[in-house]
This record gives sequence, C-alpha cells and structure tokens, in this order.
Amino acid sequence: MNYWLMKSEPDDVSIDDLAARPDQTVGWYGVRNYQARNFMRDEMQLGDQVFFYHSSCKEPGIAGLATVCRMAYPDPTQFDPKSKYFDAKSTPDKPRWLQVDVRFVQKTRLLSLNQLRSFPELCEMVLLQKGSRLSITPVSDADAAFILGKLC
DNA sequence: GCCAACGTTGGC
DNA sequence: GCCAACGTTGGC
Repeated sequence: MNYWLMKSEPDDVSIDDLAARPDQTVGWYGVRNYQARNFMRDEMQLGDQVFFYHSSCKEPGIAGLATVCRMAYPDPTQFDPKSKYFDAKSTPDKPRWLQVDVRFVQKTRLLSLNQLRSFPELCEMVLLQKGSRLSITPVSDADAAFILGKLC
C-alpha cells in the first residue's frame, strides 16, 4: 500500500465536492504530465491512500484523505474537443493520458503548505522540494505517518 | 540528440 | 499578475 499526494484546484474539485459526489468518487482527470501519469499507470494500486491537496488557492495545503478505488484507465477529457484537456494527438486506440478514480475518506483540518514546511521531519517530501510542481507525488510511509499524526 | 523558444504550474 | 522553475516542442 502506497501513499500519494494529489493536487486539485478547489475551484475545480475540492474535498467538499468529492464528499458531495455520487458514491463520493471522482475520476482524476486532467493530468497532462508524463511523470504524474506514470505514477498512476505503474504504481498506483487499489486501496492506496491519498492526501487530497488544495492548490492554486488562497490557502494551499492538505484538506482531506481519499483512497484509490479504480486503477488507471483512459482519461475521457483527452478525446473531448470541447475540453481544455483535449489532446488531438491522442486516440482511443492509443490513449496518451490516464486517470484513476479516488473515493472520499474524510475531510481533515487544513494542514497548510506553510505548516508542512515548518516540520523538519518533512523536509524530504517531494512536494516541498524547490521547484517541485508535480501534481501527483509519492509520500513515504514515514512522512505519511507523521502527517496523519498531525491531521487526526 | 542538442538546445532555444515557448508553455505551464503554482506559490506569492 | 508576477515570475521561478520545469517541461515540451521542433528546427537543425
């Protein structure tokens, strides 16, 4: 079982939106970075735990927990010409972009980016590395345990 | 395969 | 809205 941190813009899908969805699940559409895609394709397993992170917003940080409930499959938005995620070079035969589904687990207090940075224990987190902007990053068992301790 | 130019991310 | 840091594209 792996831990991941997944960024979502709350204006798009927030932790509250996830909780309010049918089945409390959402397809993680819109990933257009190969490294992030490869994490989903090659490493994500059913039951993996997800730290749900709000990005590009007033208070960026971890806002809740989720779990991977469907393994990687083609992201439908890549085939939709009306979508901003449309990719003309991708075909249903050879889809370029994938998504997983995640299911709501719980909302937590907001553990802000600033707070995360304040813990020396977390200084190796991929999220916190200089210049890091991957929307999906692995979280080590030790870091995950530490964060869970701060959240709950 | 190099690398300049351009595009994107995301915190501030 | 700025801009640092990265990623991608495409000519050569």
